[in-house]
Amino acid sequence: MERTDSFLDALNGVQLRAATHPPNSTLQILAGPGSGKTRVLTSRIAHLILNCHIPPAAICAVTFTNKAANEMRERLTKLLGKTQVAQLKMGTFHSLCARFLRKYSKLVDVPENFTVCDASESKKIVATHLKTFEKDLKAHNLEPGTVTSIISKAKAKRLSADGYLDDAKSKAHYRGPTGTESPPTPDIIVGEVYVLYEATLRQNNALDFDDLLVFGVKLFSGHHLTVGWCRHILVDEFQDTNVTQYDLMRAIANSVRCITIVGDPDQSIYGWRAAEVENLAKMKRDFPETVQIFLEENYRSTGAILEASLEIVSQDSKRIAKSLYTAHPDGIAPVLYQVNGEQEEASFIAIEVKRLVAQMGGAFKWGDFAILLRFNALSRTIENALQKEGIPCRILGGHKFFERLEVKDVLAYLQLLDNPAFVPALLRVINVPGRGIGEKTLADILQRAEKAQKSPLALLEGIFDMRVPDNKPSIRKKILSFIQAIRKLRKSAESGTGPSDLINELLDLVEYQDHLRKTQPDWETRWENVRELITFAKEVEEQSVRDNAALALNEDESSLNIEMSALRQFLQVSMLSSTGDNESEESNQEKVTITTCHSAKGLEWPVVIIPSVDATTYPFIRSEDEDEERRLLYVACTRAKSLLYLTRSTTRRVAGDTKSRALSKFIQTIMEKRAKENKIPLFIDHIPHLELENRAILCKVLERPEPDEAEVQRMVDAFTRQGREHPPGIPWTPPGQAQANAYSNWSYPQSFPSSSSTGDSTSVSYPMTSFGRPAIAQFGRAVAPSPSSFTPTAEFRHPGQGVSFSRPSLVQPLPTVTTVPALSHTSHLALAKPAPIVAPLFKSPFSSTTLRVSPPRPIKPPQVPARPSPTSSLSIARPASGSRHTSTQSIIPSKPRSQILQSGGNRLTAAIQQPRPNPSIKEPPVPLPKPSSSHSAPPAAKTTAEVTTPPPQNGSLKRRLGMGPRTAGGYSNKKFKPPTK
DNA sequence: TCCAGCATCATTTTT
DNA sequence: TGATGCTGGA
Ligand SMILES: Nc1ncnc2c1ncn2[C@@H]1O[C@H](COP(=O)(O)OP(=O)(O)OP(=O)(O)O)[C@@H](O)[C@H]1O
Repeated sequence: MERTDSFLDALNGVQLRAATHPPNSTLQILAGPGSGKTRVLTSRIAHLILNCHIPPAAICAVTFTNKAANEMRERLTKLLGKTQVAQLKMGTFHSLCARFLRKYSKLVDVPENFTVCDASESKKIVATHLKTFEKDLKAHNLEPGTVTSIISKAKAKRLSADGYLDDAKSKAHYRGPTGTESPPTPDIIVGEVYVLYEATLRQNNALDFDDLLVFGVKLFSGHHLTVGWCRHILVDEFQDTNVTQYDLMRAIANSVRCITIVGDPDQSIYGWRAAEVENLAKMKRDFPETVQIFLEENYRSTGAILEASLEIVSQDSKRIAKSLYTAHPDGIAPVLYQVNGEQEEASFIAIEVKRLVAQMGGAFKWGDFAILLRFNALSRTIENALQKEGIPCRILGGHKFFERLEVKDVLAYLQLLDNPAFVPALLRVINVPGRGIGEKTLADILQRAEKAQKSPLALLEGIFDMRVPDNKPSIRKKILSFIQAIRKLRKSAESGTGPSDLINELLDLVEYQDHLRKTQPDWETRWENVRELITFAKEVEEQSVRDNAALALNEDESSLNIEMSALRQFLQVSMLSSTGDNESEESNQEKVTITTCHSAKGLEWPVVIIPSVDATTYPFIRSEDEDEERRLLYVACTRAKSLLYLTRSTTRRVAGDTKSRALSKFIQTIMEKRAKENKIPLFIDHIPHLELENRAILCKVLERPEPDEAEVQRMVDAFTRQGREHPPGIPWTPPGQAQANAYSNWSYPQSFPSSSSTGDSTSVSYPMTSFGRPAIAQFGRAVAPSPSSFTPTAEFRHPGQGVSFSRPSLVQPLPTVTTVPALSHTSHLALAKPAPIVAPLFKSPFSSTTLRVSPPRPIKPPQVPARPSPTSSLSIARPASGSRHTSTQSIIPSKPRSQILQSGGNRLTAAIQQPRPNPSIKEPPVPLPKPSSSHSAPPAAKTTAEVTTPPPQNGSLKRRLGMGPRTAGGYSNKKFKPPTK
């Protein structure tokens, strides 16, 4: 390291060491979620360039998604400036390969105008070939989707079609007697289809997603000159790379052997796609000089969120224990909110989001919330609920927009211009708009083309030119307009017309709008999608002009600034990008994000909500790898900075009647474990109160200014006026206990009191706050409990299991009334003992030969000074998981009650452990802030309008997301037909 | 060739 | 519940 720059100042000791590790080496940075891996990677790139004077063009940075690449590019631009950043070889493995393959296509025998074949086209090709094996198929139940994914996995492992087939055959031989005519094994069929599929792709001059990598390896390992530029390669999310990607990395780093990877085995969630965590070990074997650095301080989440997350992932028996801790306060306990009914679950989410925004008095915006789903289809009810509450949302990830029928139609025309051999495109558009060409005619054409060894399009052009005889029922008349259109467009494209203008021309030529109007009931929306595609095309054109401008100054041999037609560039980007890749638009910051757990990887939000945490979803019922599912939930939970909610419905509706559904075992297990150990539950079962002190903590963790009290009041008033009530929550109870009676026997003092003793779990007869929840003290978790405050004495018999438990006798006697303001370090400083700083365990989690870097400095001053009190006095360092003696603190707030009540506005008292609620507390002693008289008679309409007005989702959003009124996941609704064709 | 209507099935994750 | 696939008639 030659000098320290400001961007290095933002790193802690270990991070700094990782970022400035000597460039001529191989380095693994292994660390848990939120430990700053991405930040380190970014800083390291800047360091390599600014301090080690490695030219940016000599650096290859690989990210997992385009979105991640864009974000990194943005951050680096601030440090390095546009010109430097533009020279970096940065992107996903796929996009990098695609760019290099364009440049060096000839070296690997690929025509430079190859088309990237998307997944659905791949599947169609596979399906066609599968049909050949129909007879055998019945026995084996092989579906196109399955076969496609097998082929994809084979490619990810660099197993060629011939190799696969040979393997399958030799295995079959092994099993069956030789020479007999035994039916082919499923493996052999897959192998045969694989061979045919490959042949088809080559014939069509197409590469599928996996081919980009396979051919990339071929290119880089066979032609060293193509990677001569590389002086350092950095790979993010390394735990989710597959064999082919590993080989790519090695090939690119071939001569220099300078590699930096970052990853976290606990976050490997793409095993289903043939990702290999093993690559970590493999790299150590291949590069024995590899140094490992571990980051163990989490900067993202509160202690409570981190603890619950670690508890989840620790259930994996094969996992190597690791240390991860945070200096943040414990904060508010994660919430497990269970309701009866999926609609109710969705509406709970919507209402709670609204409540939080109101109670935080503007410190939270819609953009601070993320709803993370196991699969896209779950978004439906939630979107509806959000819409009903007037909450704007956006759906992130996926390829939905480009899967729309109308978008695919247009793209197919363009693909055909660029690559006339690409049959899938021809098949899609030859009868769009309807030209009376059906299956029969088409089959005929294909067959003739096959015989003539020509592409079908070439054949059609031959017929058009009357160089080739027409068919019996003339096709020439039918294809007349089609060929004319294609030729016209081709001419335009050749003369340099950009994609957006080409699309416009195309729309005119084939009267596409008319076609939509005639064939689609929702043609208007679809037409808007087409317009949106034009906008997208324009953006791509402009972007590439900018890129070229930035690169023009520094022309070098290795530049990826290759001459690629704008059309080709546009098509490539369309195939490789997904929604929200480069959306830094302001408007999207103001929307609740809905996305899958998978696409949430690497991202973070102040508030994360994970719906459907039930037994059929986590682990997903059809998944093969339970541990991976658990990790997925872990990844999802660790996206949260300050608040985490898990929700689920106790029932689901299946074909009319309702069936009950259990809680996810990942959660059930740890809840039971905690109950047995008599520790504070990791999840609370009611909504947290956000009075003054909790707000302060949230703001501190998020490094935001605290909201103005008057504003809080105003927003809460407005919310209250809407009268939105949360659907009643069903408390979690240990097994063997009747739900409703749970708390008459089971006494977690901090638990939500039983709803009633009647046994009817749905009738909540508790004093309700305006928020529809009983007023309950939020138990503090912030103060590191000093072991001495924990006095395990009282024996407690668990009625369901007849097991004895020792229960901490915290607040005697039970039933208890507790008055504890939630988790404020600041308020407790006077009372709480200085928290013991527990050094993290420094067992090497990964390998004994590992270089271990000294324990992290636990404290870093916040970048935005939030409060005068230094973080140090607030921080707790503690070992990551378990082992913490928990006890509800018996600390009584130091402030007089009235003061607290005034300041927070919420009632802080009353957690009652009685079979029946005490009538005397039916009315909360201190009501929630009501529309106070001082504010009374405001232009109510206005205020309410501000919060309630459901800004009707505008078309643009829907379009971008590829949704109509209905949504992602599956195009429901008669109006929205799937883009099938 | 196209479309309406009926039967069936079953809810994954993505570059 | 809602989407997808198949069939038979125009
Ligand atoms: N030294 C630091 N000081 C303050 N904040 C930090 C520091 N390092 C990282 N952070 C913050 O912590 C958060 C997580 O960082 P980052 O996304 O880089 O972590 P990560 O290890 O990549 O996480 P994940 O594995 O979950 O993707 C970010 O908000 C980042 O700004």
